Amino acid sequence: MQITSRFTIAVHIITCIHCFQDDYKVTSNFIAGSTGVNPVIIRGVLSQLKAAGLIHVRQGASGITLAKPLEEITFFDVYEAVDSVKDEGLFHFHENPNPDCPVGKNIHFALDRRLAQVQTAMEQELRQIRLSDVAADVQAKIEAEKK
Amino acid sequence: MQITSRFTIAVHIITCIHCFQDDYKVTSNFIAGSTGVNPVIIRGVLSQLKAAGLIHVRQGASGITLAKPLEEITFFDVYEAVDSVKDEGLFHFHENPNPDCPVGKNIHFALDRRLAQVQTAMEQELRQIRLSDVAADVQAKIEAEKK
DNA sequence: TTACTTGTAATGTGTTATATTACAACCATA
DNA sequence: TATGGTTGTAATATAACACATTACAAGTAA
Repeated sequence: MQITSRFTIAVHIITCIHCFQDDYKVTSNFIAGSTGVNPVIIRGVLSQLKAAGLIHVRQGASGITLAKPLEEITFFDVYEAVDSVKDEGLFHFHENPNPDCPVGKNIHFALDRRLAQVQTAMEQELRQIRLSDVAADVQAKIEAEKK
Repeated sequence: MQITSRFTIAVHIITCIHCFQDDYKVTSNFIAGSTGVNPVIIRGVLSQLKAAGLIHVRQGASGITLAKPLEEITFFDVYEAVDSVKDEGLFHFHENPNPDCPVGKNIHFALDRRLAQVQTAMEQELRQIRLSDVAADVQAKIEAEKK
């Protein structure tokens, strides 16, 4: 089971805003064109990124902009904004272990801590990666192709 | 989006086999009772665990047993056996970034490496945890309750 | 006022996880 | 060897979910 494409879409969106906000009016349709994703989906992700304080969007007014410098946005910020499993946890536990079985009764106790440990390791790695890293790579590639 | 319950089911199964293989004939129905999961699903997971060389199952013959000491089975072994994203990767990438857009054209190049890095961090943590750790906790709880 | 944009509800479609029924293949033992 | 129990698996149902799409209200800027 994979992590939703909303995450890569969101990273793509932020990179787009960064690269184009000075030269174009960045709109949901513009982004839909770059990502190949339906504009309504894009607007949904934009709302989540806005709620997380990462971008500025205003109803009616075109021109989406960044709310923070790229160096201050990590993969974790984006992940948390669009694909968070805060309520549920990364791992889906089978719902009905048998409380009358010694193993079924105690399996949650034995597992929960360790599942959380794995989730934390993943989230820590997400925190290491900044959106500025991604944008730098994209722009380096663009420059390289100009020649 | 979460990791399938097949993973926690599989860990539960292995713990069950370990705890009960000396005293009971462990069957798919027995495990279904402990996990609260349908026997057919259990048999599917059992097949995957068998294919991964973690357990012994023989058609017709009851009595499922472990193929390795618990100390030599990690969360990663189980994860790989039942819920692997080997072909796809942990992150689902949006399918149609626009090759005519400078960002759309290069977003894969800029992201793939980092997504793999996050996936690797998670898998490394899975490798740190042994099934014997889980079984020890379960059995300690059982002992504690006897008193 | 007009043209454009965001926000969002409603609906459709395809995919996937799990449950369930049914049955063939197989094994162990009386 | 006949029988009862077990695994393997196909077929089907159901629910949840991701994403696409249409439609339109609400808002903005010229």
